[in-house]
Amino acid sequence: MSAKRLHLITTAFELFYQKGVHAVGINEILSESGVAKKTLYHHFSGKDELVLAVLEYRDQRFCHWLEGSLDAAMSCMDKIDALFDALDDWFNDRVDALSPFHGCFFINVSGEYSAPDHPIHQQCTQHKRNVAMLLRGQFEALSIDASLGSRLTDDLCLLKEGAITLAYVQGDRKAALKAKDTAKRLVAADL
Amino acid sequence: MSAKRLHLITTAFELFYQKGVHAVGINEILSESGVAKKTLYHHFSGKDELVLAVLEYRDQRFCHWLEGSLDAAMSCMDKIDALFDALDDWFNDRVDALSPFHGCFFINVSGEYSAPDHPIHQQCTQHKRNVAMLLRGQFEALSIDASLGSRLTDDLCLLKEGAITLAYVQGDRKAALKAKDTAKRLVAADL
DNA sequence: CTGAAGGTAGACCGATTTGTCTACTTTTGT
DNA sequence: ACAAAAGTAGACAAATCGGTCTACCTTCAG
Repeated sequence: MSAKRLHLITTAFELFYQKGVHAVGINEILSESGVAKKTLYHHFSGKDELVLAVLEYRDQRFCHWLEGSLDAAMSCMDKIDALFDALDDWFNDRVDALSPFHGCFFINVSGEYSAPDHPIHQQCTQHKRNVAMLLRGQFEALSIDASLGSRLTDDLCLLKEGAITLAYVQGDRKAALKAKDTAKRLVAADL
Repeated sequence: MSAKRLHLITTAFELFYQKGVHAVGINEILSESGVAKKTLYHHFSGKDELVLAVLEYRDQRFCHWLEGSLDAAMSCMDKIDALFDALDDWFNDRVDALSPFHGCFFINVSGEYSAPDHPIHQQCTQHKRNVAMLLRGQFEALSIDASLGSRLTDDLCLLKEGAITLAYVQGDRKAALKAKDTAKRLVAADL
């Protein structure tokens, strides 16, 4: 991966995440990154391809961070604690690797590309699937009953998405901790 | 309210909801609605003010529909059923008053105006507060214990936002029914 | 040494952006 | 009846949009 290419992606991500994809022009990305226009169009066929590359970059960063936050937890309850504590860190800008919180990048981008068959929307869908699979894998590693692991994953995904929206749209910085409480009451019945 | 003004708002809403705010130009709204440009700028000082009016319009429509969906339910469990059945109708385009489902308009718009102090973002925040208050009022009308009603409202809002995101970004049309199941397991412990 | 690949600066293109303006017509309340 | 308000069509402006292109420079492997 060329250094310029990566620099374009990281610069574009910061701008897209802060202002939205359609609100950021190619020229703004270029002047901010100091890269020449020809170079951008050398690496990407157009803006859409750049957006796709940015989504992939964010997906990898996010999943890597999340996995690192969950790996140490060795019980079901510990995983739940770790998940919502990680979200709490994210919402309150205590995670350097994720940039200041402006909601979920993939939810935001989806809102600008609503057609479900658009490649950009599909890449957002894929990210959510990746996160769900990551969570599912965490429970599998604990040798938890498969059907319980599935239900747990579904429930936690639901609560996670809810917490993200409350944190971002409502501006509720404690959303992750509230969701943790809800999750614990929920699994208390299950376990 | 002038007929032209209302026509501009409804046309703008459909376009914004489908394509996103920044992706829709003033000219597109004008040609789609058949209204003259001077008329638009007679009613609104600029695009932002139109966006605010559209948000207000959608908030009223949405809350009116939701309230109508919940009023008949006369028990706590019935309210929960009614809420997620209503969401299921929305996600699967069985609600004429709401236009075909493209996620939550307020979440989508928030993604394009991330600064929390921007009037447009604040209006999105206000909508979420309105919905929460509406739900809270539904439980108050049942003379349910205040602290229980509060917790129930918080939990349901969390699950509702999660369901909306799963339905939209993941394309999971059954998200509302899954969330209903989760909600029932959650309150089974509480009640 | 040489040539290909990657990069630079920026002029340029047509289309589109929000917003202003003139000149005129229709609607409406008193 | 009449004046004010609301509406019309559309030219126009300055800025910006995504994208193309020329001409040149730098880096580095064979």
